[in-house]
Amino acid sequence: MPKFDIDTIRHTSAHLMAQAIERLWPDSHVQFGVGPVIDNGFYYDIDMDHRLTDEDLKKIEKLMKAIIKEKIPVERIVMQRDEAIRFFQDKGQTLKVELIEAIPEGDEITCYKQGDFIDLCRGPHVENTSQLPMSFKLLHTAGAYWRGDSNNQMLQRIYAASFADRNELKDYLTFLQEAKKRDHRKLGKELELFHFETVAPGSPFFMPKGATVYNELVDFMRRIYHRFGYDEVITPQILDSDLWHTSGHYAHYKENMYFSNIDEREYAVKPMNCPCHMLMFKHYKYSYRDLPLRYADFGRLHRYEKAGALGGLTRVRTFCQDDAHIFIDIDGIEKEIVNLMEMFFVCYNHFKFPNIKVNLSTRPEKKAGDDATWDKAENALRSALEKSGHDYAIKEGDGAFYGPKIDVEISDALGRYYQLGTIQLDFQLPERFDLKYTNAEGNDERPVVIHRALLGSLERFFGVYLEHIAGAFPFWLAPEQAVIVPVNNEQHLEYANDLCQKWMSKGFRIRVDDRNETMGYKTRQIQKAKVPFMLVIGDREMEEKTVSIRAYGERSSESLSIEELNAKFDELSAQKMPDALR
RNA sequence: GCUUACGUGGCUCAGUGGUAGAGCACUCCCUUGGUAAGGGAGAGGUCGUGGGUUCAAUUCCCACCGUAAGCUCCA
Repeated sequence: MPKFDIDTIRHTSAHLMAQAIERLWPDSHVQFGVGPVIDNGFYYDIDMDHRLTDEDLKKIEKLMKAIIKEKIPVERIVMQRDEAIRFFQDKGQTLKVELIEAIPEGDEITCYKQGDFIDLCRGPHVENTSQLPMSFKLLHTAGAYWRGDSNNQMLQRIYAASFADRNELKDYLTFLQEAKKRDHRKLGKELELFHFETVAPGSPFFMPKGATVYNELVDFMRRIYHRFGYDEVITPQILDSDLWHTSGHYAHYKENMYFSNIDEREYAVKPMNCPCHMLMFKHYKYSYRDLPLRYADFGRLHRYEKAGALGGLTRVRTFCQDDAHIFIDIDGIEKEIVNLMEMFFVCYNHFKFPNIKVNLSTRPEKKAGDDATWDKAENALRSALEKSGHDYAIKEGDGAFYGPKIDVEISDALGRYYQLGTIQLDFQLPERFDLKYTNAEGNDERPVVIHRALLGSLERFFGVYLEHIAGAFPFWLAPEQAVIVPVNNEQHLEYANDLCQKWMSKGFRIRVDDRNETMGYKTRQIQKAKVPFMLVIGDREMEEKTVSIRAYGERSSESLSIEELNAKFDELSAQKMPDALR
């Protein structure tokens, strides 16, 4: 039996699905768009009168398997352009006709035929449907614009998982389930971290436990800032529209901003901190000796995101970034980027993300500023990346119109990638705000601005990280670090409270569970809340001056003296500072 | 914004054209219990909102709001 690569299998499977759909709904004006191979499977875009339901997916799946058993040969057919257009036109496949018209003159046009089904396709395919494995599963339907253009009609898309064998499919489905269990929205509710209310779409309410973690994250960034020479500033929330005209946000970003009219002036809620920092830089006269000047800002931002774009903490309408703007002279960029890359790795390594990808995005076609400046900036970024010694990919033409950028992506415990951090060079804002500093010769010079964020938005990071750790926070971040359980409230409560007070006064987040419940019950509650430690105190512990400690996820407990436990807490608590900076 | 689906007590969910149920959580009582649910009782919902159809709607239809998946968007 010939071996086919997985893409070939997925590709033919997509045709198989189309064939099944055509057979099942012959009178539904079925026509097909594109049906490409994707990670873990394939999809096909379909236009038809019938609205596909989940039950339909099962029917299609069943028929697909039947067609595999029919052992239909798959033939490759070369057509002339006119012939192909006429053929698909006759079949009412106007979408395919559009695709053929888009094929460059002179390119060979091929179709693949399996029994009663013919599809325009570059191939390759398997030779017979019997060579396809049964290890696929139609996952869900979704809408998708024809050719990805929102002005076009919307097609029905079926997503399918497809693998070479049953085990791979099973692993993938397990992965999906695991990911579902870790969904930050689910964990957020279960662990009482945050939730949403309909009165404020896309705006999380962080409960005390969530707020504790949130604030610890901010403090963590502050500790890093302290070491890397940043100064934190606090800036207004609502500013006159004039400012947004100056910054260019009014022209480019108005649709995403919240406005209010008061005293016959138009104000906007800030969607970004940058303009405020530009004003701050402008407010005093700075010298080249003051550069680089680094303003950090945890200001709350509001952006109106389209309703359909919202999702959990990953896309919200109110959020805060670990935002900073660096004012620098163009020759200082390289050194600063090296510095920034170190900061990134210090930060991400601390959260134990297994992989970090770095992308350099260069000038786009539509850009502001002259080529000489772009050359200088891109070279500085490239050379800084070389110096910091990390692999990076180049995304040609993917930069912002105002400057090149570096994006940093991390993968989580399940191997999913997220873009968190970003470093963006900006030649535009200094122009617009007419920023100047005095150079060594005593002349005015235009600084360059670097926008940068490591975690990105705190909200998004919170969500991604929560899924990464499946809700089990490390000691330094945990909203509750330990819960003390007295075996008997009559005899052990007072001692438990004493210990608790001592640890609380050292700043630990610890409490005594003195509810009138059994130990089994409390153990279950504490484990479900993923509290790092449960401390049990009974006769034995009181007598021996020890504590019975059980770590989250452990099956058993161990006995530690109070001194040992103090040392353990201190050590774990020290992890709030990254190893590299300790 | 678009397509589809969903919206029932704090949470997870069942159910029905004749105005509702479970488990957990909550309150009280009993139980003072050595590491993942001790026992009992009780309170709590005009079934997202507004219209429509109907003798009657939480259930059917429409609109709106919200949520989810995907598309588009993310200067």
